[in-house]
Parts: sequence; C-alpha cells; structure tokens
Amino acid sequence: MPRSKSARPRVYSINELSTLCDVTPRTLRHYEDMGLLNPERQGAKRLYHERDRVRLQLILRGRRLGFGLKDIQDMLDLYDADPTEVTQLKDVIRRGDAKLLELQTQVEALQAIITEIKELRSVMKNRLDHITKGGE
Amino acid sequence: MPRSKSARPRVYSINELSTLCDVTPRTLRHYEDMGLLNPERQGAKRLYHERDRVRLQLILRGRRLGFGLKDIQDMLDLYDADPTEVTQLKDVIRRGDAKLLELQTQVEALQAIITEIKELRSVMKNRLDHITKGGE
DNA sequence: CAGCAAATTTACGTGAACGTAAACACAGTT
DNA sequence: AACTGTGTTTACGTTCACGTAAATTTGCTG
Repeated sequence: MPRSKSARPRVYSINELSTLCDVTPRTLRHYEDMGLLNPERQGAKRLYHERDRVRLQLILRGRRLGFGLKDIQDMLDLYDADPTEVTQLKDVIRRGDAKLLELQTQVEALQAIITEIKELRSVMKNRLDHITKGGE
Repeated sequence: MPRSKSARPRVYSINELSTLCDVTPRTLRHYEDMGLLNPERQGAKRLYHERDRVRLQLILRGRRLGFGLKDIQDMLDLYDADPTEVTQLKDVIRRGDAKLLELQTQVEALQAIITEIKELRSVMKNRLDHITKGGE
C-alpha cells in the first residue's frame, strides 16, 4: 500500500494557489509586498507550500471579518514569534491578551446587532400576522 | 417636582452631535450624502434629533465591525421599511434572515480566531513557565 | 531556435470613507 | 459697519486594498 501521504500537490504556483483560494495573483503579490506572505523562490518565480496556504487562509478569514492588513499582520506575528527570550514571550502573551479583548468586544457588538435584528424580525412578523389574519 | 423629562438637549447642532459621538462634522455630512442620515433643516443648518443620534450609533457600531456603508444602509433600511405593505414586511423579514445568517457566520469565525489565540497563549505560557522554573 | 504560456516587475487607476482647504453665508455682539 | 463664531457647499487630496495594463523574462515544446 504505497504512496505514504498527501493526494494534494504540497507546492503551488501563484496561479494554482490563487485559483485554489479564490483570490487573484495580484492579491498574493500584494500580501507579499505587505510582508504577510513569504513564499520560496525558484529563480524569480514564487513557490507556495502548505504553510503559505494556511497563512493565506488565516489572512482571508481576517479580511472577511473586516480587519485591515496591518491588523492581520499583528495577529500573524503572534504565531510567528519564536521567542526564546523571556521578555519576548511575555510580550507575545500580552499582545495576545490585548487582541483577545478586542475580539471579544467585537463578538459582543455583533451579538447585539443579532439580537436587534431578531427583535425587529419578531415585530415585523407580528404585524404581518395581524394584517393577514385580523386586518381588512 | 417639575421638569418632566430629559436632561439632554433633544436636538443637536452638527458640532454638538459630532463631539458627542466622537466623529467629525465631515463624517456626518458624508453619511447624509450617502443617504444614511436625514437631519431636519432650519434654513441651511442641520438639526439632529434623538432619532438621528440613535441611527448614528447604529452606523458607528456597524462601522466598527468592518461593514461598508452600503451594507449598513441595508440594515438600516430594515428599520425604515413601510410596515403597512405586506410585501415589504415579508421582504424585511427575508432580508433580515439573510443578514442573520451572515452575522452568525461572522460570530463563528471570530470565535474560531479567539480559540486559536487562546491556544497559542497557553503554548506560550507553558514555554514561559518551563524556562523560568525548570530551564537553565 | 522560434514560439508560446506562465510568470515577473513597474506603475498608474479605482472605489470607499473620509480629510482638508477654500470661499461664502448668516447671526449675534461690540 | 466690522468682527467672530458656526455653519454651508464645492472640490481636490489621501489611505487602503487591490485592479489593470505594459513591458519584460523564464521555461518548455515543437
């Protein structure tokens, strides 16, 4: 029973990865310019590994949540830090905690909106029922 | 014991409201240009009522969550729809439900990030403890 | 080696969400 | 009447996150 692992490529050209993740090549280059991605190079050409793909997914998720690229950068930096220094470790934890507070605030705000829309929905539904049943 | 209600102004000039809500007058005019606000006019001057202030808060909350103004427009429209028309009522409910799905997806994505950062935090904390207690 | 697809860099363009400056209007002092 | 404060419109400027076009370069393939 051969072929020990992976049906998937392991490496991607810029076009492959952009197709796979539904972004344009331009976007991938832009993220690289901004320092969010750092693909290997073979000559001049970019070679993306699984690691890069995962990072990209993280970036895209952040983007869907309305974060700017700098902000996403901050979060990715948390993962990248390879801190052997105690002060750096503490710093990563501190920055992580700060992000957590922001994020939890965001969740609360979102849930407030959700609650409001649900309430609105119920108001509208009552009106609707009133009109179509009792009304003229 | 008089003064039946409200210690607060009830109406605001553009500068008052912008100060109160921590935005610039330009922003208020911009939101008006985009159709998000519709303050009364006294001559040429804008007069904001409580209703406008509440709308502004909704807008700002949406903005903090990374929504575009058009998207915020959509959500505000839910509140504004004429509630005597059955078709409009149904439409509001339908669009509200669609928004709810989006929002709940967003909450889940946010919570995924929160979980990841928490896990990362625990990894970092372990390293830190290991170094400061057992390590060299 | 000619030709072609896939990639590259360079650089200007774009839409969103305002910032910022200029020029004008009006209302109430002084 | 002139000054000051608060507001107005008009319009160009800016940042972000890419889009888009142009001009190469690279790596095969016939």
